[in-house]
Amino acid sequence: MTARRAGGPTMHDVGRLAQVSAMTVSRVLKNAPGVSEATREKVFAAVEELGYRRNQTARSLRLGGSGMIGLVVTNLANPFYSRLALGVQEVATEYGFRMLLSNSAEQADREPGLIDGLIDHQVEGLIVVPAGSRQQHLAAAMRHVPVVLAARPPAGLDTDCVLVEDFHGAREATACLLADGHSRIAFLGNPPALYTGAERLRGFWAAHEEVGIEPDNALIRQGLTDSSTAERATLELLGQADRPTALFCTNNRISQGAIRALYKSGASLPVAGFDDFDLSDVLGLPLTLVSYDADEIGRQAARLLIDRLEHDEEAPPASRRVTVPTRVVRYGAPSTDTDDAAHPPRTPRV
Amino acid sequence: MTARRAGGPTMHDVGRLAQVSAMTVSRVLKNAPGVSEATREKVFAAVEELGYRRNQTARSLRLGGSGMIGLVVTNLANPFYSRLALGVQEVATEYGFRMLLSNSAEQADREPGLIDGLIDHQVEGLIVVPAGSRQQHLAAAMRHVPVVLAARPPAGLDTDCVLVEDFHGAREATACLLADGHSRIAFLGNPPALYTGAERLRGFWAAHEEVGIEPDNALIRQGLTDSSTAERATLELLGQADRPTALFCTNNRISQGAIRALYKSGASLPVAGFDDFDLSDVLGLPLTLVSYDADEIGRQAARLLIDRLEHDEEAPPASRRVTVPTRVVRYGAPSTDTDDAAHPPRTPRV
DNA sequence: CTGTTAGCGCGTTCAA
DNA sequence: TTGAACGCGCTAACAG
Repeated sequence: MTARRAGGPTMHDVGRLAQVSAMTVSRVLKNAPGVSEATREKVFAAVEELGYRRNQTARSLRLGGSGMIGLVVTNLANPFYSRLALGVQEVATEYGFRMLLSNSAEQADREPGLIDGLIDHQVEGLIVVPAGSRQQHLAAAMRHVPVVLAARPPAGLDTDCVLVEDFHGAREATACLLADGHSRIAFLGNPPALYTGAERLRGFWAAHEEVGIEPDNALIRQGLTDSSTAERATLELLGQADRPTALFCTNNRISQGAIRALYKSGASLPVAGFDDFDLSDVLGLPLTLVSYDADEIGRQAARLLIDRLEHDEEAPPASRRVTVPTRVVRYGAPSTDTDDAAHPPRTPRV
Repeated sequence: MTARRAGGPTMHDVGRLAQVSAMTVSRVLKNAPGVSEATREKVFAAVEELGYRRNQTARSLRLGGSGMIGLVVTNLANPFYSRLALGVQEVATEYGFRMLLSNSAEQADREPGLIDGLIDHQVEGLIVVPAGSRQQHLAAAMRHVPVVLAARPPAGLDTDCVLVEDFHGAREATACLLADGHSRIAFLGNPPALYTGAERLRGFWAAHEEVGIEPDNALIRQGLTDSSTAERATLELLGQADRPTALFCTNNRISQGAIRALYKSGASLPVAGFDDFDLSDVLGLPLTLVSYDADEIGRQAARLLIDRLEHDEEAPPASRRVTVPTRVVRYGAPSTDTDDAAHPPRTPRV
């Protein structure tokens, strides 16, 4: 078994066994017209017997198209990105493409190398969630293949992208907290250099302005990168003299860090945040989450990319920007009759 | 921009610009000895100017090795598998391989097609989490490339695999509940046709036998496939006349479904289960989880596979079985306030 | 130190 | 209805 590399049967082998030329084998396998039924069957029999599989590499070389698209995400362990990847794969499969996946592990400096590698492997296009704010290497990649950005917009680049309603979602969720009577809402954000960080802060701010409140800068923490930094920041805020009465978190990991901090400190503030996550509905915390379909971001990105691939040489459409809608969902909502969560937050039991 | 397909510069183009032959370009790019420094520089300059990238497809064809390995998982949206994928990629990258990823979406009947596709793309080896119990197609795949199984053992196949301590972990977690005085523990399991399902039930049972208790068949539910079927099954159990005093769940999805059922029904039974998950530490429920490093499964699988690839033609080692250790972690226990349980255990290399 | 020849496995083009 | 020749881009083997 494991007839090794450099060993697999070729079309010639199949042809010899079926007593036809390799050319005929090729025709049979691609369902080309003009092959007699008799030879078809002989060929299929030979294919079966040898366990022959067409060599897609040779095919790609000849046809000039690898049938692969590349996806680069920053962190596959985050459900957001694994859903996105599934969305990409769903559409890719539908159009006969395979997905070559790379994970930058949040390290922006690894991204160029990953992209070069994908290009070397002849991906026909790329979908990238850029890890950093520098996108020079993406411009370089665009010399070779079309590139679609996901979750973050192009910076100084002319290309398609798929975004979520960052501003709108953040504004809406924040507005919910404000409507509940909170005026001291802490903001726990990822680095402002990231588009989503900046945009979600903008939404947070706008919601305040709309009700004539100025956010307190002492309650704003940016540059959080994961659950544990968010946890620490939350604990600090809770220890402050003039502590917040609610929290807004810009992504799922930050929300989870904040929730862990609340749990450990025994406090129970309402939390709003971007991204829904597993078990959000059973925490028994008043939660206001900006929910959206992460798969859909991947699907849309794949569609934009494949659209460019199919319209190939001709009339490249102007760069497009697609937005995936968000929706606010509330769990353990304070508005219900149940209990104390309705109004002023309780004092933490320490 | 986007110099399209069939358009990229070739080594001849680079050579022409640098006034050397394509062969010399090839040598420079592969760092072969015996090229004058002067020509090196000319070549690099030309490469730069043209934005040339070596065509890995042509290379693969010539060299007989695609530099890719294929990974097939059942559900990338499950953190267990995305971690596994990251582990595979980590090791693959280390050895200069890229990862072609397919998701069978739990549909066993799609798996053969996915595998064929990967083989067509000349992956040099496969890591598969088999979706079903039939593995005939895997035997077929092994005619072409080495195959390593992950999370589930081979059935009627002679090949490497990486498993977790399914039996041991389930037994240990169950023993914790029994030691706490529970004698009516419900079992919420995935389909027994799956290895993990059967093995974890075996562990559950063994723990009971060790303390001289016979599990009550009325408390055993198998064939649960996701969070919502688990939720329903749990609600049923809670509604029974002689209800359980604790629950054992065979994976993260099932645990989550059970927890949701408990939450909705207002009950608060201790839950034990396989797989740790996000926020398990802040649920305020007595939780006993079998934790392990999912990345490590991927890493080990990749190592086994690459080991076979490197020892290639020679002396194929007998099929190996590697086991990743588990560890029981407990949350929400009234006693402790420790916190270090946030991360899965690091496992020693085997 | 550098170039030429040949062929990896396949499919397009043209001829039979 | 079938086959032969040629080349996709690259590199091992052999010149020079």
